[in-house]
Amino acid sequence: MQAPRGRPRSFDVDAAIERAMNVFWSRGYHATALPDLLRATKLSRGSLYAAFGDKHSLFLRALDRYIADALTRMDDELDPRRDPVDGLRAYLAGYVERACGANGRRGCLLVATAMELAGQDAEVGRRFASFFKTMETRVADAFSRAETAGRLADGVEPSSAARILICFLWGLRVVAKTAPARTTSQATADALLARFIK
Amino acid sequence: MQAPRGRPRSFDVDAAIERAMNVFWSRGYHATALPDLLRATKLSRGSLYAAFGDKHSLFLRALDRYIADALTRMDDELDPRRDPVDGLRAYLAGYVERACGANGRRGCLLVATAMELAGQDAEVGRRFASFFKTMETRVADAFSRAETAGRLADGVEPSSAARILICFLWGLRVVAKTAPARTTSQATADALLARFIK
DNA sequence: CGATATATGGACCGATCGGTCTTGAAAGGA
DNA sequence: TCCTTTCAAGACCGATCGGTCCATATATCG
Repeated sequence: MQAPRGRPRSFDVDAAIERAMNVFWSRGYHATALPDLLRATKLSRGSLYAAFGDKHSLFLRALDRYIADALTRMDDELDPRRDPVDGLRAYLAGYVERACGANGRRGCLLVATAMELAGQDAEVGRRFASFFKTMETRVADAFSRAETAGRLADGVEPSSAARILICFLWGLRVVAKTAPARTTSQATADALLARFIK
Repeated sequence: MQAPRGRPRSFDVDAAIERAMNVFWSRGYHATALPDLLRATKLSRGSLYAAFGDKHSLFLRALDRYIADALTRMDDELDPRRDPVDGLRAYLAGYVERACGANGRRGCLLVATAMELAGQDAEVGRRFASFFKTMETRVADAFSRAETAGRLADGVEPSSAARILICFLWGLRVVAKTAPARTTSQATADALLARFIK
């Protein structure tokens, strides 16, 4: 792998994707126009199209970035080497943090994209389904470990509890659009977990 | 109130709103173009603008219709004269029905609109917040009645249970985009309710 | 120094956007 | 019959859409 011959790329591709991600995140796919992306990435039209192909491809890159960030957080919080209950608590706390006040108002790129495009756009649908499945197995694993540690309340089945928790978390992201108080969301999340953990 | 002088209106306004609602429901606000609405309502451009003003106004009428339908269902299922636990079960069953297979894929106009517009469009934000509040008080009422009937599990607080259930239900509408099996969604909903009811 | 490759900025493209307006037919009341 | 109103069909509007292209400057190579 030797250096290419001409002038080297002078902008940071990852940074551009992140800036684009923030625009899509705030406005949604259809409502984001090219000038918005150019302003945010500080790229010229030519450079953006040369680097990313078209709006849809750039969007997928941005979505993948968002998903990767979410997976990283999840793998950290639900790390098998951590105490599973602590992990679940940390996982919930992250969602609460993102689901109140201004953070909440901003919404969730994944939920917004799922509602806006998942039905019509196969690439998006595939990504959403895949992330959902990963999330389900990770949370179910955590509940399983909690069960073997004897921390689950009577009659709680790990995979069922995981499905419930996941629906709850997606729902938090929807409710977040009303910018609820942090204490309310936190108390609600705590109350739910308390029905599963002893 | 005497009859107007000219040719009477020859199309059904409510039916047109309903058809428009279905288009917005399937495609979202921004992705719905005028020709889509004209085809669905079978109206000419002139008639549509004369009757509804503009796209945004028509959208709000459609959204209001969607909300009214949801409120009607809710008032029926959570009717105070019904057994509260039966009511909650029926309420959940309705969501399960709408959150699986093709019904699920179609999504929820309210959730989609909240994610797409609630942050930027005050009219939409107001409607969403209002519906959310109504939903919360109605479900909390049902849990309260269940409590006085001695049907709540130990340590369950009605208003907290209501907030949990509502997040769960919004989340169901998101997860529904992966078109899950009906039995799965039903079992999950049953399992959640089982944590609250004895 | 050339050759090569990437950058910018903006002109330019056809298509489509939401919205207005005109025309002429049709359907009611006076 | 005449007046009024509504209808459908579609021409038309300026603005904006996503996307291409070009001229020019610049940076790094052999």
